[in-house]
Amino acid sequence: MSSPAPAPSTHFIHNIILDDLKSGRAETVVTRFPPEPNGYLHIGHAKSICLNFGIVQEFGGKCFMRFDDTNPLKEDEEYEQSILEDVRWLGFDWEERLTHASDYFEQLYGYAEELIQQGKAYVDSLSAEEIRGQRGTLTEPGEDSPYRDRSMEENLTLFQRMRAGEFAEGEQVLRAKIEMVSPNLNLRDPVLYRIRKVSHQRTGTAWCLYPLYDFTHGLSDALEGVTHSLCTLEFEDHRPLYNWILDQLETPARPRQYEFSRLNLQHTVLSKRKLIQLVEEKRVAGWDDPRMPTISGLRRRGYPPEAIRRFCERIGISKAANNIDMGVLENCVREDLDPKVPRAMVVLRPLKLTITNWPEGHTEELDAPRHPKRPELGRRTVPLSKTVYIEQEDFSEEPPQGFQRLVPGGEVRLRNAYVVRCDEVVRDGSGNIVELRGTYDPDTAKGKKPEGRKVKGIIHWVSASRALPVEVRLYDRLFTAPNPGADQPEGNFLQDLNPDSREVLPQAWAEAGLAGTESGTRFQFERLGYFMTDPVDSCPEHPVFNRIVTLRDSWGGKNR
RNA sequence: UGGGGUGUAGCCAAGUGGUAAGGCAGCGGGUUUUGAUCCCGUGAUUCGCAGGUUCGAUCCCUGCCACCCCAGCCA
Repeated sequence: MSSPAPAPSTHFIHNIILDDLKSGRAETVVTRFPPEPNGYLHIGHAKSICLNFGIVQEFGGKCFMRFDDTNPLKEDEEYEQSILEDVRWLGFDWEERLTHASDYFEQLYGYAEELIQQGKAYVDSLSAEEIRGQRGTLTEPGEDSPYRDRSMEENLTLFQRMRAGEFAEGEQVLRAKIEMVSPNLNLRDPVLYRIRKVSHQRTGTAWCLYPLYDFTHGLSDALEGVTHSLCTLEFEDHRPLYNWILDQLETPARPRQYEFSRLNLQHTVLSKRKLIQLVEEKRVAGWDDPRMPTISGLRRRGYPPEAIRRFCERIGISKAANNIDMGVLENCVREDLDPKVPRAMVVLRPLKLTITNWPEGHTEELDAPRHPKRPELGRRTVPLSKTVYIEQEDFSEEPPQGFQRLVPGGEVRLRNAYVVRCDEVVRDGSGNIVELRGTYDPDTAKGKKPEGRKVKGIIHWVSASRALPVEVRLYDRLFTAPNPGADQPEGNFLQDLNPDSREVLPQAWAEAGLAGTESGTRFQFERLGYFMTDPVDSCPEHPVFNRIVTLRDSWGGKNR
């Protein structure tokens, strides 16, 4: 059902796992994909999903699908469903391993008490501002809180009272007791717990204090038996804290964190903040707008999951900053779809061509393959009659050098049909070309070459009498600049929005056989690109096609 | 000017004290009823820069440069 899987790459994380397995440091591989349920997944997440789930498939291990839901203020149940749908759609299965950090709140609380008992954590009664004021800066050390040396008993009592709801939000926090002078800011007595008197999407009102990421993550990993905790580079600074916490506590397993660089894709944006801005300011039609780099956007556009996996394989895993060309992703789509999808002829911008020597009222049913290289995909018939639509851009009165299409007096083959010659250009009162009139060579059926002439060009067409009206939506990159905002005042990425990223053609003409196309069906419209019926707006009675990607075009003279 | 990272071809990315994989793009050619696909060929005297060690350095050492991340009771 899917194209041959690309060879798994041997990046540094792969090698680490291989070594750990070989040396016996780990018996199996256990990973996790840990999104916060506060937004939609995008192609950058796909890189992490493919890494975490993929590496485990290779070594026969397990991957947990774990929601990092420690901040009830920002998170919402509705995001969980979309995230699960996206991961599933990408082709991965967490089986029974769907977990939440909130599943461990009770155990986490216990670990926190343990830390207090060891004198490694204390309750701080400073305000958030005061704590910030004492944290120091990148170049100056921080100072100790006046509450840093409270007794273990007092800390324990205070922490228990925090849990009991005796304090207001922000009144107390639990902090790790590490060192305020560390050059690593994450080690300057980081906050472990804060009070939030809000209901949590899963635990309801059971808690009024919630653990922070640094305290939660490593312990959740340990509780799940995660062996390799893979995250992006910005957490590298957190690794000493990750290790510190696990070093203090007795846990069922000892996971290790490894970091890799996040994906950057040219001509789009992948930061949550910017994506939200696009949606909220209605620069796009929503999270699943086909121009969005979100999984839901790509899915709606028509990208197959196999193509996204292929892409993730192709770009590799490393620690170097990267800036990948959209063309790499697009090419993965072409590679995946080319051998799979049936061909069809659709004319986007019609120009009428009347075949003067064609018998009036006659229609011929031409036989054509659904796929040029895969006969097992079957055949189709395409009707041809006296008037056909051809693509406006396939005709030129003043052709540029190398133009291989129709010109006045010139010949071209109608794909799957006959060779035609253009005899006459018909104009309206304002001089616009409204019709072409020409003749066909009856002796050129089934690919037969015309006598003594070379016809290089082949163009697609649709018989006017049986043409099916369809809506076609052409999508292009969302931003004109490779790094949106990079060259704009204040980095305003919206300035680089591509005004032509979406073009709707309410009435294009498709070959008759496309009538009744079900939602979610993909085709290659010959010479134009890959298309899929829009999952939301298309129906068999009124097909709406999204352009997934154009065909490669080695002829420079065309718009894409 | 603290700490943590990264720098190998246009874009990704392996690699090792022994003379620079692979992919994508590009370019040239072939096949072709899609200017598609497919096939063949093609690029680094050089691995951010400068020194040093060595018979030999992209790899080890020293210094420098550039870029990214960190001062949430976000993740």
